[in-house]
Amino acid sequence: MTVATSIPRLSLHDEVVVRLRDLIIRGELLPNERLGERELCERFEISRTPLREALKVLAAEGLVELLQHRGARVATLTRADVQHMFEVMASLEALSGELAAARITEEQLAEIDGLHAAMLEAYRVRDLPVYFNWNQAIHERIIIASGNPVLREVYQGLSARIRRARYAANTSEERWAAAVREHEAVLGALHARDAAGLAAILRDHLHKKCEVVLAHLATDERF
Amino acid sequence: MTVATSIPRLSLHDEVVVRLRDLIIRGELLPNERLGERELCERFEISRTPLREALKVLAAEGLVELLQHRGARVATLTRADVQHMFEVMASLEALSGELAAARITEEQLAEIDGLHAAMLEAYRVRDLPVYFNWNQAIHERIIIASGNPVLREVYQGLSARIRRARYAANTSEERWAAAVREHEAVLGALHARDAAGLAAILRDHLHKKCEVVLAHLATDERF
DNA sequence: ACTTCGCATATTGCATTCAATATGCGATTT
DNA sequence: AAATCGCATATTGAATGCAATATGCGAAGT
Repeated sequence: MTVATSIPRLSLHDEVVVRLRDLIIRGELLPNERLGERELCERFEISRTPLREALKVLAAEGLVELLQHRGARVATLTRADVQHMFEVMASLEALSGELAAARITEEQLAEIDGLHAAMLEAYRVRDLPVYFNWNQAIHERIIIASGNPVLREVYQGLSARIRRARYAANTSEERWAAAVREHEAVLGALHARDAAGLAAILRDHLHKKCEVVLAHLATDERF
Repeated sequence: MTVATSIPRLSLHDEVVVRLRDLIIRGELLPNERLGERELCERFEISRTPLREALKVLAAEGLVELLQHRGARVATLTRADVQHMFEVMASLEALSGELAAARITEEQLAEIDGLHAAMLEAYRVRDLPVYFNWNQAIHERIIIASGNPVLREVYQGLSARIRRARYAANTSEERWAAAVREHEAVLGALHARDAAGLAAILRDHLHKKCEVVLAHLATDERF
């Protein structure tokens, strides 16, 4: 028997997919930024083959755009894209709420309560980046509690593509307060196992978020 | 000015993605079937590089599974997978119905009427493959009429992965008749621009379809 | 006879090489 | 002087070659 000192590590191209996706989601690679193969190969210290495979995957996920003989760029979002993605995500969130309210376990509920408390603390000290992360964590836990991995997968895919836009629009103090109140309602509905109520709250939550993001975006600017 | 004798044809890997996806969706490559690189390279008369890029993309789409050093296989679906995918698709269909009822144009409505008539004719002569195709075409038109390309994209992705299972379960004469009646209701709600009604009908339609597919599937068989 | 170990083979993962296309600069022409 | 054409260069697309890992068969041992 072999002792797996380093559990069968990801293949290089998978590794690169993860690292590149992270760079894009975290905003270190900006929208519309050119992704030269040479440059990225040096950065990751790999050859072009696994890099190119990774770029194809990220293109399939919608995070990068590939242009014939002109390389890859970080994908940008138009206003319409943002609207369409929120429209779909609102439905998916509603579904996740409906399912989670019915299926969530006490352990999962307790964990979310903990995350919520942490988020409130971040709000109290007005630490937006930390607040944002707890916020995302809560929504992810609700999706997990829905017990539907396909739902999670699809939601995460859209969420990753739009994350920058969501974060960038987190500005208004009063909207922030409203979002916190909405989160209180989410927790309430979860505890009450109110499927229909939670679905409605989450759907509404995302619709409002969409408006905020669009308002923050100049008419034909692209994210 | 150049006359595009052959419109800037797709790159090789994109071509291969399309052809391979088609082979899988149409069932010519069966679930769990091994996809040897050598074999596929000869089939498509290409080298391994674009083939491997294509396999990565299809794996990202969920149509194939990649195993470390053991090549690619056509992805299989468990009962749970089928349930989860239908759960998500039911929500997406409901959303598409809601939006389409509000946004559909007269032209689009007329086109769907035509497709519906063609589908009824296929039903009359009990031509299941043709019926199935018209059926899929109608749902696609409704999604298009929803005016949300992201919704379409996500739905198509799931639809492709589950298409084999849907088709394989198309057996019962009475269920077929019921499905036709449900489609009448869909058309009715569309003409009436009844957003909530159409959403409900489509959601229910998919829930029923899910039951049929699951019933058709032995306990731990995989698609 | 059955199980296990080890080697040969085949296949995949990655690097490198060759070919095709786009971009940018300079020369030439009007 | 401005615009256009053509060539040099750089970058991407595809193919081949080399290294690493898994699979399968056979031999040896219990």
